[in-house]
Amino acid sequence: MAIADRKRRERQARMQLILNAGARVFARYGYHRASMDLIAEEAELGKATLYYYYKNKDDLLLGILTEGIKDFFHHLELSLQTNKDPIEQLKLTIRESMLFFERHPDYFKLYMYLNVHPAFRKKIYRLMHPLLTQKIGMIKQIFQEGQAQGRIKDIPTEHLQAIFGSLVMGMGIFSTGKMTHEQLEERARYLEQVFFTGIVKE
Amino acid sequence: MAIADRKRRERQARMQLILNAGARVFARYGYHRASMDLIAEEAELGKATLYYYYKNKDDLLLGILTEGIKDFFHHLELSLQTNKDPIEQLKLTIRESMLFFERHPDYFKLYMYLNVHPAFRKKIYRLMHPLLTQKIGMIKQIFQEGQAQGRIKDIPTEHLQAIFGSLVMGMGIFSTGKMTHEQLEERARYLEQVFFTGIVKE
Amino acid sequence: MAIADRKRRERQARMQLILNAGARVFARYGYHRASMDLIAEEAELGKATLYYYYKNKDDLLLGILTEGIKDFFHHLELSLQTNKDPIEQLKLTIRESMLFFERHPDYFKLYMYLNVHPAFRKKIYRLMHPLLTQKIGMIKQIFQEGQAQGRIKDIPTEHLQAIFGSLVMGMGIFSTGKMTHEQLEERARYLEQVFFTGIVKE
Amino acid sequence: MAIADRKRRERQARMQLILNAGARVFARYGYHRASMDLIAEEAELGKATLYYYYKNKDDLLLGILTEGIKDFFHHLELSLQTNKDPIEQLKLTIRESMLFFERHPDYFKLYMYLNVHPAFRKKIYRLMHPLLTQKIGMIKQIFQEGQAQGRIKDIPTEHLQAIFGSLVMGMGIFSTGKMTHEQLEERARYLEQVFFTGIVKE
DNA sequence: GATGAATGAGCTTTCATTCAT
DNA sequence: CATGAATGAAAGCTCATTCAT
Repeated sequence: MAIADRKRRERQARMQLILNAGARVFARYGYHRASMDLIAEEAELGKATLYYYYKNKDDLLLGILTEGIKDFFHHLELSLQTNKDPIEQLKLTIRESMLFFERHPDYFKLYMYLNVHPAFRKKIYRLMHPLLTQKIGMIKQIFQEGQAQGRIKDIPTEHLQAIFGSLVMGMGIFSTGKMTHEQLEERARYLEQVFFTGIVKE
Repeated sequence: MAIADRKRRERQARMQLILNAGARVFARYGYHRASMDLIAEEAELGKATLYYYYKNKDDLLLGILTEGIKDFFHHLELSLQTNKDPIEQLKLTIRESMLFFERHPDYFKLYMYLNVHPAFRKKIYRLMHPLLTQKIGMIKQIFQEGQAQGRIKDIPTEHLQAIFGSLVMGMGIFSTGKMTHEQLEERARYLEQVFFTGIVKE
Repeated sequence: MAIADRKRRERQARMQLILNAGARVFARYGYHRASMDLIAEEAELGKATLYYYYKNKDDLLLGILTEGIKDFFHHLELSLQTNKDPIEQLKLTIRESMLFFERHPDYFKLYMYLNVHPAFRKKIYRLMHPLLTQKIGMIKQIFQEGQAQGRIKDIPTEHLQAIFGSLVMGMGIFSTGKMTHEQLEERARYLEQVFFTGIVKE
Repeated sequence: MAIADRKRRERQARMQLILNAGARVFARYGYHRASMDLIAEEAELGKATLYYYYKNKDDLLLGILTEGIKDFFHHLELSLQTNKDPIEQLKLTIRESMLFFERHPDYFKLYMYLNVHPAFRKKIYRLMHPLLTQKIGMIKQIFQEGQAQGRIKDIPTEHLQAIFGSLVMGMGIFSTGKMTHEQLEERARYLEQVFFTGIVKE
């Protein structure tokens, strides 16, 4: 079955090629101005070829988004395995989030763009929430573990999560890709400091 | 000059009417699916009339956004005059932000939609940054005052502001308009607690 | 309200103009090869203008078909008022049908084309059957009247109608628009003869 | 030459397989929505394989139509050999036609679809008329024989044929495949009665 | 022989914008 | 002032056909 294998690999490679081209074009022009023509040109493929691999424009975009989310959680999970202390794990989560925004400033934009777009909200939630909720549960457990150890204040976890999420996602809004890695690291440190001990002296 | 005055007032009223109709339609359909036809219909005006008051679709949209920002800062300034303590003023800012999201869940969506949209970013910054920087400077002063009083940690203000901004804007991402006013208040209290004293015990 | 009246008349005229252009193009190229571009060109209008008056291609086609049916029954009803004898009325129906095929060889083609096209069948039936059944009932009454007078054989009316309909519609299949009016008249006479007294001697 | 024979038989079988799949898909979706992809899938063959056996889509369709016509005349000829009386032969023709519509409701649809389709008309006539005229001549002879025997009225045969054809084809228009065999038989009997002796009493 | 992959050409539809009245 | 009517330009998508393997 060597042939079938090669075929499958080639198919995967093509899809990845299209995904990357798509990501670039979507990021550059935004969803609506990113025409399939432009993506095809960027991928150096015929337009119809895109449709051979992806059912339609939305499908392609969802492929890109899913890919990004998977990438993020993949890195995060690897990272979380290096340290089991809940406080440290939250720091790692912040760090990984910001690194992700650095690596893929575009993915966040697209996610927001669509999350905000009424017509897509439903579709996105349907397709990505299964993925998200599973992973988010992971973070919930970290908070619970921290509270169980008596090291994190007894704030209801749904609020904790929403606040943590806002903070992390909120950073994405301002991530223009114009910061150096050092500036990012510095901001991440301050962010940790604020989140863990607040801004008020004493 | 009574006639000219009335004319101006009527013109203002018409523009406001269009602005409101536009806001509703943009929020309901997103920028691209919100056609000028739909907005005209919602405003109960002829389509060409929109063009009489606004140069083009983008111009109308920017009108809506500017209007929202103004509304926000108007409320915020009123609020900040009631208490001169910097910590309290930050709390008021958080409170007002969340109230704004409650009042206008749509404005935030639109802002994100466009902030994320490469083609608009420049235009938005050009038109709204004068407005924004002035007002944001106000918040910077609050942080500086707090640090001068020795009550806020000596975190560089640009980071403080970015973190504060992220937190506040981040809440907007999750403001679906589905929360009750009480839930919102509760979340705001926890948010203050976290921002001022952190999540870590002791 | 003279202005509103004129507007309405102009609108009607435009729609008629498009309808006629559409009918010509549909007839010349068939439904699928008749592109909206071609129709627009034939109507000497911008393509988007067609969409200003008709929701979509199907809508335009249905307009054409409905128009044809109405035209047919309009002539038929006028004709039937000239003679109340059932046998004569059937003859008039045959005559009018064939004249209709002569006047509009295209309408029949289109009707068949779509009637035969699975995707349209439902839509056509939904939109045109109300119109058709009402009119067909008229013909049923003629048969019943003829039977009541003891001049038409007691064949169940549903079969009578189906046979009569087949015969009439069947003529449409062969109406290529290549016959002269005289040939048509001649064929109509023979058709009546066959339908009323059969082909068998004695 | 056994090998060549087997090859030819296998080729025939493959072509038949494709023809059947095509007929099903064409009938289900109509000509234009019946894509080669769908037909290939229905035939459980690769799409390119279809092109190995048929030059193009039209060629395949003509294959299907020709096949149907052949099938019809094959049955008809067998039937006509059982009785040499012209009147009876006409009855047999009606009977066989209706049975054909019952067996292959799809073939008629396709035939009409294309007969009506200007682009195909020429091609169809060129390819199928040789077949048709030969067979239609057969029916002409029956009428002439009937007239020679003094049993059929002296209506010019071209009109007789057109009327007979209209009647028979017209039944096809209404053959939705929803009638039971019994209802069909009943209608056939009434049809004969009308065609031979008319609907008028006395 | 058989086929998956690729694509050019073409289609319907949408919509911001203009303009004559 | 107000607007209905008109449209150019562009987008998403489909599909018959070809070709390298």
